[in-house]
This record gives sequence, C-alpha cells and structure tokens, in this order.
Amino acid sequence: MPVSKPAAPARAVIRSTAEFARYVGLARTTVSRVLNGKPGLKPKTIAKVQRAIEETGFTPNAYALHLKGKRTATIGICIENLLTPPALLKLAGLQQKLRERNYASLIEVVEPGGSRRTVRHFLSMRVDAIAFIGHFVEEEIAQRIHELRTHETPHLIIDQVGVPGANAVALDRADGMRQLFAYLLAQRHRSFGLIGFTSMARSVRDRLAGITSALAAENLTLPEATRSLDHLHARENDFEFGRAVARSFIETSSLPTALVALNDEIAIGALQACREAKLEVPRDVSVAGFNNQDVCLMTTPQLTSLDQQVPNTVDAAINLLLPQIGRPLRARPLVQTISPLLVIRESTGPAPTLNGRPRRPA
Amino acid sequence: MPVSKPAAPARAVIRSTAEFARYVGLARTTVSRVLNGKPGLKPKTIAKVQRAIEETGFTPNAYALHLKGKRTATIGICIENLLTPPALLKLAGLQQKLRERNYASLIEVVEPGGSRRTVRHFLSMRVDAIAFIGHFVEEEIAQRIHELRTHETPHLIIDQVGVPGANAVALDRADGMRQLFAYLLAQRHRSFGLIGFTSMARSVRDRLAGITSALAAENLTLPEATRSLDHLHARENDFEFGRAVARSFIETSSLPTALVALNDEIAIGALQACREAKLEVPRDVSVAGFNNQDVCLMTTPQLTSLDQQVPNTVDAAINLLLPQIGRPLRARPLVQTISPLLVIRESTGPAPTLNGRPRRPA
DNA sequence: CTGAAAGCGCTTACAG
DNA sequence: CTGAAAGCGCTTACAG
Repeated sequence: MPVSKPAAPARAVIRSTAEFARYVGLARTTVSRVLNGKPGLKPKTIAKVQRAIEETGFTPNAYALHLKGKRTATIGICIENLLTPPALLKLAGLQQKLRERNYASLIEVVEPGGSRRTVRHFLSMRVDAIAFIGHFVEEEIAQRIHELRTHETPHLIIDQVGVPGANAVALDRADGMRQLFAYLLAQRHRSFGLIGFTSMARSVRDRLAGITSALAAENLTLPEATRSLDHLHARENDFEFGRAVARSFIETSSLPTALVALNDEIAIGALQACREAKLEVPRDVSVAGFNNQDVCLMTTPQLTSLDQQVPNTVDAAINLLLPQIGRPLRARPLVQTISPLLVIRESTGPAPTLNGRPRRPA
Repeated sequence: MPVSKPAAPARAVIRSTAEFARYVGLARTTVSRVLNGKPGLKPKTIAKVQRAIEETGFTPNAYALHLKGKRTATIGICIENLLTPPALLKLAGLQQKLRERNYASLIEVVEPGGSRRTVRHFLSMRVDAIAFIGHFVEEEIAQRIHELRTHETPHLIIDQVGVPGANAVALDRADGMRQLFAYLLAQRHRSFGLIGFTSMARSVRDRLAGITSALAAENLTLPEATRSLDHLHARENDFEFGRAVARSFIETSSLPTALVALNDEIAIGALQACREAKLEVPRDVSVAGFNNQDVCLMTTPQLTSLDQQVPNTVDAAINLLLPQIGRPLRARPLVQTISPLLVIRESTGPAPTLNGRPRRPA
C-alpha cells in the first residue's frame, strides 16, 4: 500500500511554531500572540489554537524563548554527595518552595573537586542563581563563589559558614550546644562525654565553642568538664560508633553523667550500649543527640535532640536568594543564622547523685 | 569623575561568543572551533582561548547550542510530594547515575493534579526522557503516559505498576510478602496480625496477593490466618499507629504469633507496644517491617524487614530509560520487576508454642 | 488577522 | 586563520 503524499498533520509530532501554525491554519505571528496571551484576538481564534494545543500537546521550545530574552527562571542547586537526612529535607523543601514561585530547579550532586564542572553547566544554562547545600572543601567552594561574583550570578550557601565573601544561611550550632549544655548544667550535670566531636571541621569547632561558652557560665572549662574516647574506635557506621564509644565510657571507672553525641545515630548507638550494660537512661546517665530526626520519637526512651528547624532554613534561603535576582550584586555578603530548637525528651534528666540513686546497677 | 568610553573588557561579564571573540581578539568562528575541539588550530590559538576562558569564566549559552541541534542531554524527573526515605534514595541514586553519564536532571516535586504542568515544562525544555518516581493518581499518570507516547518522548515509571501502556520498574511487593510469609510459616507461625494493610492501593493489593500465595502453600487462607485491627485507630503518624494497633492486638485474648507491618515505622511502633506490655520479641511475638531503613539496625531487637534493593531499582531504571533515547518508540511497554531481599534479624523467630514458653507474662 | 523581517547566541559549511 | 552568511525556533514591531 504505497503512500505518496507526506503524512497529513494527523500523527506527526509538532516541534515548532511554524509547524504548529500550519497545523492550525494561522500565521505564526498569530499563534505566537495567542500563546503569549496578547490582546486583540478573536475569541474564535484563541479557541482554535487552544484546541490544537490539546490535540497535539505542542509546547514552545524553551530554548528559543530564552534566546529571545525570556528569563530562564531556573535555579541551580548543588548538593554535596553526603546525602544526610537533614540535607535531603532541605533540598526537597527548597525545590518545593522554588516551584511554588515558578522557578525550575536544576539539581546536581557534587563530589569533592566536581563543583567547577557543575557550576559551569549551571552558568551555561543561564540559571538565575545558584544554591549550594552541604559542606564543601572550603578552598574549592571559595573559588566557586569568587567566580560567581565576577559572573554577577547570585549565590547562597546553605549549611556551611566561614566561606569568605559568601552569602550563607546556616544553623547556629554553637547556639544549639549552648542551649543543650545550659539545660544539662541546670540539671546538675558536671561531667560530659562527647561522642563524635573529634574533627577539625568548622561545624565541630563551632559546637565546641558553644559548649565552652555554656560551661564558662558555670565557671567550668572544656578540659575539666568534658572527655572524649573517640580515638578508641573507627567511625564507619555512626550507630555502631556511638555504641562502641559509649561502651568504652561505661567500662571506664568514672562514667560521665551525660553523653552528648554529634548526631542522632550516634546517640541511638549510645542508648543501645546503655541498655546492654543495664544502665537506665536518664536515671543513670543522660544521652542527647543532634538533628531531631524522626527516629528520636521511636527510641526508648525518646531521645533529646536539637532540631535543625529545616523550614526556617528553607524560608531564609528563599528570602536571601530570590531577591538577589535581577538586582546589582551586593558588595557585602548576606549571612543569616538559624537557631536550633532544643527538644527535651525522655533521654535526659537530672544528674545522678553519688550518694543518692546508684550510678551502676548493683 | 566622568568616564566617556565604555568600560574596557576588564570587568564586564561576557555573555556571548561575539563578545568573547572580541575579548580574545579572534574571529567568532575560530573561537567556536576551539570551544568544540575542532582540528586544524594552532596550539597558540587554543592556549589563548583557554586562558581567556579562565579569565572570564565564559560559558557558551546552552540554549543557543541546543537551537543549533545539540542534544539537551537532560532528563526530567517527576517525584510525588510524599517524599518517603526510599523514594528520596531512588531520586538521589538516579540523579547520580545520570550525572555520571553526562545527563542533567530537571527535578520537580508534583502534587496530585500537577503532573500536566510539570510534563509540559519538561517538554518545553526538550528533555530526552521523563522519569516518574512514586505513586500517582492512576488516571492522571495514565493520561501523561499517553501524551508522552504521542509526543514520542521516552518515559519510565519507577515504583508504580499497573499503569496501562507504561514502561515501569517496580518492586515486586507480592514476592516480598511471599518470601516473608514462607519464612514465618516455616517458623511455625499460623496466625498473623497485619498492620496498615487496609487500602485499595494497588501496592497493598499486590502484597495481599503475595501473602495469599504463601499461605496457600500451607493450605491456609487469608481470612483464616490473618487479622487486622486497622479500623480501630486513625493513621496519622505511622509509628504511633503501629503502636496503637499492636496494643489493640495485645489487649485481645488471642494475640497473633506474628505482627507484620506495612513499613518499618509501623513495625517499630509495634515493637514499642510489645516492650510496654512486657512482651519479649521474638519469644512472645514476632514483628516484621518493610523497607529495611537504617533504623532497623538501631532497634532492640533489630528489625526483620524487606529491603527495596534501591541500587538494583536505579540500575534497572537507567537501563530501561536511556536506551530508549534517540530510538523509535517501542510499541510494547517495558516492565521490569525488582525482588525485595528478606533481611532476617532479631525481631522474628519461631512461633511460641502454647504448651511451651508462656505467651503472656505471668 | 497576515506576512515579511530582524535578531537572540550559537555552529557550520564556504570562500578567501 | 578570517569573515560573511545561513539557519535553529522563537517574539516583536511594522506595514498591510
């Protein structure tokens, strides 16, 4: 069954206004006007075009639109490859808020050393702004920020502080630790086991600074009030690490009255070690985590933790990032800080007294 | 200090090959050749251009490139707004694999009723293919798939089965339940409490089918071997729901020997209810979850669960999606099924015997 | 409402 | 290596 003529408009996929105009039987110009809601068109023409869109599913080529000057309305989001639950929550929240404001998100997971390629891709896509989520190699991200400045492309770093010249919104980890320690000190705790705080990362140093300041209010110092046994165990799996370090603390002759963990997984490991040693939490020892993940409600006892206030972070990110678009670059970086919320649950309580309830099971 | 001449190339942001060529002092054509690695260029010219790229950070406009026929190398990913941990893992895994293959990801979170707008946006961005992650309203997604077919744009649905004409990769939930029940039956369990299986969703029906088939192998039927008390409690928070329903089972005169939960959160709630009732798991009752989330390792006892095998799912997705690109659309949909992996941990064991160890604490 | 034309930023023959 | 030109898919005055 030979067919001579090219297929009628029936099934061919339409990929340009030219083809589409031919299909509807109108001039390209007219079609373009309808597509862009310009005034001065017959209702009948509009209806005809609309029907044709339904029939063909035609969408104008965004690439041509942008060449003609339309904003891309796209934000590049660069997220580090360590995808922790809080980081994913921020990513999801940011994406959703951007979408509500009619911005598309171009998302790339970046490994150390890979940010240059990603940023160049984002720039070639003429994104309106770029957000970074996570903790990056400081030198590397500082270089990216510098490039973006000379490019006059707005940026925002979420979670990492201390990058010179960078706009940032970050959790005030020092304040979080200050809150937690002020509370524990008020509960008469004086000896603290820190689990997982051994690192030169800025975020850990900030936390130690917060602890120091809370201790200072009681005339205590970090060396006299806190101890670490991190060096005794490798940190591969946070839960197992917390369990192992806590076990080491328990085997010690002088168990601190409170174990403070870098994150919830480590804290849950510590809870487990306590249970295995038949120590009752918080009667015998208090345990606190960080991040306030959903699991904190599922442990026995429920875990005291610091909430990252992700919705606040996302809101701040939107408010810092979007107003930069289309305006001259600010000379001074914008930095906003989010205070964590201390969520006190069952795993922390008054410090055990030596002559009161027993520290160790009989 | 009036300035008469326009600023020298010094600080102006360069946004086109024309400006850039002027900056380097070469013809646009030559610059384009260097940018695209064409042969027949003096090393000196290449070096000059490369240096200028370093200096200016110039990136060619991707929109113009594509207009000239370059592939967008972009995949649209549509994810439902119920961002469960496994769904996020799939999103992150897919994004990472695509990136390794030099595809960019355009990601949008979609609410019920919102898929049309998202797909139209993706199409206007001339994506090479579209992936859907999650469970969508069947009628709505069926409509999208139909549109994509007429558009000759490849698609893949991850996690949802039963959409007519759709390419899909999905977890074989029936097989998962079959595995779990075969194991529990071998452990002499004969009475099962199902928690959270009350739903007309296809994924739940599939699971019940799997249970039915495992029971049939022992000449048992769903009505005689399983019970549900879902109707007694509202399901707002899965953990609390699991706890409440399990408590109701415990208060019953005939506690099943195994509680099987729809997901890990519900199972952890059930574990909690058991602990509160001083029932020992698995001595007095076995408990199993679904998804094998990280928390399964953090509970006491550690939770038996079914692993979604996310890496397998992601690999299958890549292998189903990418080969479709640039080829004529296949007439028959591609459907691939991933078998969950039963991970047996401490929360399940032999069924208690009535005349052996006590079912309830004395 | 139509049609011809210019131009967005690129690449790619083509003729020097 | 250069330069002029065409064309990708659009929008937007401009003249009918």
